[in-house]
Amino acid sequence: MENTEIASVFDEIADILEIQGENEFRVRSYRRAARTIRDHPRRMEDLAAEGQDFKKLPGIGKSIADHVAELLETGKLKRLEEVREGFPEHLRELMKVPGLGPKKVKLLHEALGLESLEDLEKAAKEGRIRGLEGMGEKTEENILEGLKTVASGAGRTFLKIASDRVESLGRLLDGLEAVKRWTVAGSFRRRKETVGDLDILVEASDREAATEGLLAYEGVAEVVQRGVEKVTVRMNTGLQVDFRFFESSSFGAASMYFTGSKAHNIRLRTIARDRGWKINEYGLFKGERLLAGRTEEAIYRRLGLDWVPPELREDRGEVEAASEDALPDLVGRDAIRGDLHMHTVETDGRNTLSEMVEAARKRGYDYVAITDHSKAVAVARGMDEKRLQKRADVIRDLDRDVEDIRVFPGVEVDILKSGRLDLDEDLLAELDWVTASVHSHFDLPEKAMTARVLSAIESGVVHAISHPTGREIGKREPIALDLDRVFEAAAASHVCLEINAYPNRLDLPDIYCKRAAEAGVTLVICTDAHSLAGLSFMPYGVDVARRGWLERKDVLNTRTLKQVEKHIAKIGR
DNA sequence: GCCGTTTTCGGCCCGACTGTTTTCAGTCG
Repeated sequence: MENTEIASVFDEIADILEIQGENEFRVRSYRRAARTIRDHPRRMEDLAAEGQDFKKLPGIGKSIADHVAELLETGKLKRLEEVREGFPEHLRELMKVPGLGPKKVKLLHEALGLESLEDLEKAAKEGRIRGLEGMGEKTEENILEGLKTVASGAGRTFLKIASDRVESLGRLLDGLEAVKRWTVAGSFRRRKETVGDLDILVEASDREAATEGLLAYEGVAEVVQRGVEKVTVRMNTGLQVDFRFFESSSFGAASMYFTGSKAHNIRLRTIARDRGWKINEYGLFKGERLLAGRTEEAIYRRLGLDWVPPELREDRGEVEAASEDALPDLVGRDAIRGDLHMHTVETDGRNTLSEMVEAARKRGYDYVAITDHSKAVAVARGMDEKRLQKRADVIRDLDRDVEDIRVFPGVEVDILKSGRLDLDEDLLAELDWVTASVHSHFDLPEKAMTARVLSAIESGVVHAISHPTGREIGKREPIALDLDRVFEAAAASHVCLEINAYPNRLDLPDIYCKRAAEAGVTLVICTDAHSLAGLSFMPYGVDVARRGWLERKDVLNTRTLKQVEKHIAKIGR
């Protein structure tokens, strides 16, 4: 059983208990445990096999540890069946409607017998909700609006899409006279792979004028709320944007507070509370007295912590590290010296070899690898041996002609269902950079899939494994892999694992990066560009690496050409 | 339900906005 499945069981229990009005702290415990398990880089199943104690995990005590064990052993959980008893199957879904929380859902269920989103819509349209305590006409309208939001599937937005929006909003904000300073906080600043909304902090000389300016932005579809401190709008894309106003004396506190994550903030507040202080979005306070607030650094310092890079603020050990002066020196965007995975018109790329190389050279890269597809990827017109050989010669010729950049002849070779590579290994051995990928038979069971990938790693002709889990965010689940064995084998064979920077892949995902590096794996961040524009995805790959605690030394393509060639030379039969 | 370098019991993060009230509960982040 996968961690996500276990986590969703606890989330369901939390939802049901919450609607039933159970003790909120108990509810919170289930949610915390769900999060711990969902974010854990190793499977509970594997920890159990090693005899590890779940109770050592944060937020997991005797009761939930027993639940996890029961789920792993039987695939079921009595506790879940108990709480489900007599509870309408779809009632939880009502909580997805913005504005509806557990209390209102409970009331709607008890007073009107609602059990599903369909029931809710009908009741709202028929005006049956307005009579209930604390609910009026406006509530009904909001519910109908909220139902549209739910139906539109306006879930999370890819970081890349959000970045484009921020860029556009930034131009507006920069042009508003009433805006003195602005910054984006939230999961966007933490560089999460997807964001739920945008949190933009604004220091304004005139809030009213600034608000008027913001609301004139062409992308605004709806003003959700408008107050003195906060303005919330929904964009025509469905993305929600919160603008919050702050004075410069509390701007640091605000950026800290709204960057989160929630779990990180709770840790900080707990530290403050233990010292008899209070921390909120306006600052760190001792009674009424402001101890710090203007900058994040000052607040962390007063709490006895080093400043924590936003990407690490997930309560995954960064608070402890910050208190021991042990935070990693994260790899920077400007540390990248080359890109080792890209396509050209030879297969499914949109630009020619020379166009891609020239664009890479302009980016200041010292080296690139050209890695078009192998024949198994028929839709991409993948290359057979003959074409690849010719192609490699063309690339070598270009490499001789072009200055300031080394061009490695390479290939993205498919790992076939059997684990064999899609091209002759003698030919592959002649190439400078071979990255191997799973592009088919995504549903093999774990044992077979792991053997398949291990076979590629141990082939002696492969330098890297591309997009190791194969997941596509919100679309395709990761393949079933024993990642620990993959890490171990990759480390032993000096085979790199890729962090694919494609905005909907971002694979290897952040939670596994740290563990891979600890296992001795060298990672390589690549764009998998299929066009000139695709080369610009690199920063999103670096974001993943940073969220995965990686330092410069952990990433191959931060190294000099010489060092990379030395690493490449380690692969060979 | 979890947690503990004052605690095995009694806490558990904090504030803004909305819609309903007429002083506040619910929701959200």
